[in-house]
Amino acid sequence: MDTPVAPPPRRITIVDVAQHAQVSTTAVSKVLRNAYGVSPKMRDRVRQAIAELGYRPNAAARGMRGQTYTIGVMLPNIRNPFFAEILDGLTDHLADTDYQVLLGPGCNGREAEAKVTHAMIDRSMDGLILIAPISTRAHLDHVAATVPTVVVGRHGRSRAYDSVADDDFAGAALVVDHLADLGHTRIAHIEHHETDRDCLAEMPNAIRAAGYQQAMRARGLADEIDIASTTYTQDGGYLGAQQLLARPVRPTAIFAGADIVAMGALDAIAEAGLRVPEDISVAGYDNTTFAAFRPISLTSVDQAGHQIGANAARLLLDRIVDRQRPAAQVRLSPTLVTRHTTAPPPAP
Amino acid sequence: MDTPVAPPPRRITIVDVAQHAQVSTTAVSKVLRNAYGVSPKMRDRVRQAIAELGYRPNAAARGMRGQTYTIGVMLPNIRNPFFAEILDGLTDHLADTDYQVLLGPGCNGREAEAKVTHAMIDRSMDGLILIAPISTRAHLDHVAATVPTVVVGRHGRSRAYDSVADDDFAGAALVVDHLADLGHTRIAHIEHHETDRDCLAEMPNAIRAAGYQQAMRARGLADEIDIASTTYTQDGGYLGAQQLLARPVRPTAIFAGADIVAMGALDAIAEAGLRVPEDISVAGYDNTTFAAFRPISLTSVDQAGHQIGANAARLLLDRIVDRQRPAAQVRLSPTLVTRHTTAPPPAP
DNA sequence: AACATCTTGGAAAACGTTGCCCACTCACTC
DNA sequence: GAGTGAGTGGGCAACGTTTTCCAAGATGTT
Repeated sequence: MDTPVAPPPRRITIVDVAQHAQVSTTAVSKVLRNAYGVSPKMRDRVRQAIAELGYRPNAAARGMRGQTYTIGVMLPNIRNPFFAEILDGLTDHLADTDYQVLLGPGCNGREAEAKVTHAMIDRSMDGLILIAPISTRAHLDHVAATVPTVVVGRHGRSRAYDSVADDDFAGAALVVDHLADLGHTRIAHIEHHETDRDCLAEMPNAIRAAGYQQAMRARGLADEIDIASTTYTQDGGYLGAQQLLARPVRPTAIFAGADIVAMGALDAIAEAGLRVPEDISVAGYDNTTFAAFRPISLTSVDQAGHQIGANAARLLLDRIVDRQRPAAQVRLSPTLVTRHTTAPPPAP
Repeated sequence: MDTPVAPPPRRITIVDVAQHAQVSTTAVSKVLRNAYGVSPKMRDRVRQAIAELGYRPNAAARGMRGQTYTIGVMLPNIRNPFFAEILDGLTDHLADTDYQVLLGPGCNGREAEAKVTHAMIDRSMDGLILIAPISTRAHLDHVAATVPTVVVGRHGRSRAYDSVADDDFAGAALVVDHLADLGHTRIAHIEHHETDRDCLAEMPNAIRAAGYQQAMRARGLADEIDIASTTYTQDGGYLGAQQLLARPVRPTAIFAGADIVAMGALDAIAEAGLRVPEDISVAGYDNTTFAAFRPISLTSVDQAGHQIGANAARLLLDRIVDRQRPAAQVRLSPTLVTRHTTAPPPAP
């Protein structure tokens, strides 16, 4: 009976490299970090030793003194494909650097968010990117005071962290204008009900709802403003649409605050025996992957997630270099992707 | 001009706790790790000091000597909602432990997988869960020799790592039997073409294709076996369906090896002017979130991702405790979810 | 030739935690 | 009363890097 697993061989350390290259560990460290004060000859020698031994720096040990070359990304919901776009933008932008991105999953709710952010700080990460956090401002400021931080998808400016977001106000107007141009007047909206006063003005859902109202007024449709307050979930869309369809005068178009909400709305509409888009138009927000699937073909607002991610990465790298730099806010303009769930309203 | 950011206060360390509690750092460390040799009195005193100071252990420093309490999960494609199910199973199972899950994103291709696995090893993670890796067996064995590892969604047994997978062979049979029961005989399959001989027998896609053929033979439909070899992508589904629809005798049902493949197939079918399921039935695999959306309503094989994740977590924790334990293989049975894309074939 | 400055390389001290080992106390036994 | 052994608590040396110095040599300047 031999043991099935061989004892793992001791890992190559910087000392091994230094011995092999006949130099000091300081010299090796300098080469690793591209630090000042190494001759080209020395650099080559060390590089070769590193390659020959297959040396890889121990990140934990690095973290004790310097950087860990790790960037933590907090993702509230791994299922939303829009977040995947952001992540692609991030990783593309960081691919050529020495930084490694690690994701903290399953952050639904404030407690979970706090757990993940703390875990990332405990692991001495060099920077954090928080995507659509719902934590309090106080918590965000506290995190940002501890480690360089970029907040994505949340409005409101802080002196402690940079932020990148889509212009949700303009995005909502894109939808309203598109529907109004098609001839709709009874355009309703399903929003995510914001319970927390603290976040009220900062969350995208609130901004979208405000943008919807403002755009309706701008089109002279102030009297037609009609909002169902539920949640940004499939269920929320289902319930919201049910509410709206029960109105004395039914809306001819529904602007769902998110694509997943639109999916629920489509359910309720089909159950009510109505056709999309002949009887009623539906538009979403996020332009998630499934919105493009042919059987769905959902008109939606595209947030240029890739660019959002790239900007977040850029800002974070900047801030890691200079923590005193004044905070920046980046707003990106969304675009409308029209597909087959929106059409002129039915003749009266 | 005041500086906008206050200098981050020095972090509380184990030394601070020890001083505050009037004990040694060793004692604090023992309490932290629930190690043997601390009296209840001592434990309470230390716990209180920890709470009063808001101390949190530095994971990097821990990694130098002991564990990092971090588990790395490699996810090849964050967009596949099936992986999200696995992740939920994982995190649920690990929620009550001290372990934190961190995800390595963007691992499409062998190089990227190697980069991520190395990055996780460099960060002294206590264990790794690799989901549907496409790396060579040699690489997997090497990783598993270095750190406790569980491989998910890949068949083939190793002595170095545990594995958890769906029984893809049985899953394929579920689809074939369902379609055959409906009266179909010309049941075609779109597979992911396996280029790598090394992985041929281990990858789910290959097993599904084999299962399809075996099930067809079992139903006496050996002569009707018809496979389009493309890739597990939307494009692959589109191209595969185009090939199949161009056959002299058209199939009446298409078993797509993955839901996303089915999406592409639906595109091609609609373009050919055919209706689903009246003219042709379509089934997928994975039961991804969008399969359930009403406009899609795709018949699909459900893999019990939650259980897969929970099992992977359990096996990993076991292995962290005992690295010499013989490797285990877990196979879970899939189930079929019938929806509206499958129906009896059209009358001849 | 004397002096200042820059460049290059290394020695040694952190960083925060854990693991090993030893010392002490206290009860119990011979 | 000496010996035994379990139960507690602490001292100290790792762990693998980076950082801060300092020294020696090379180069330039008067």
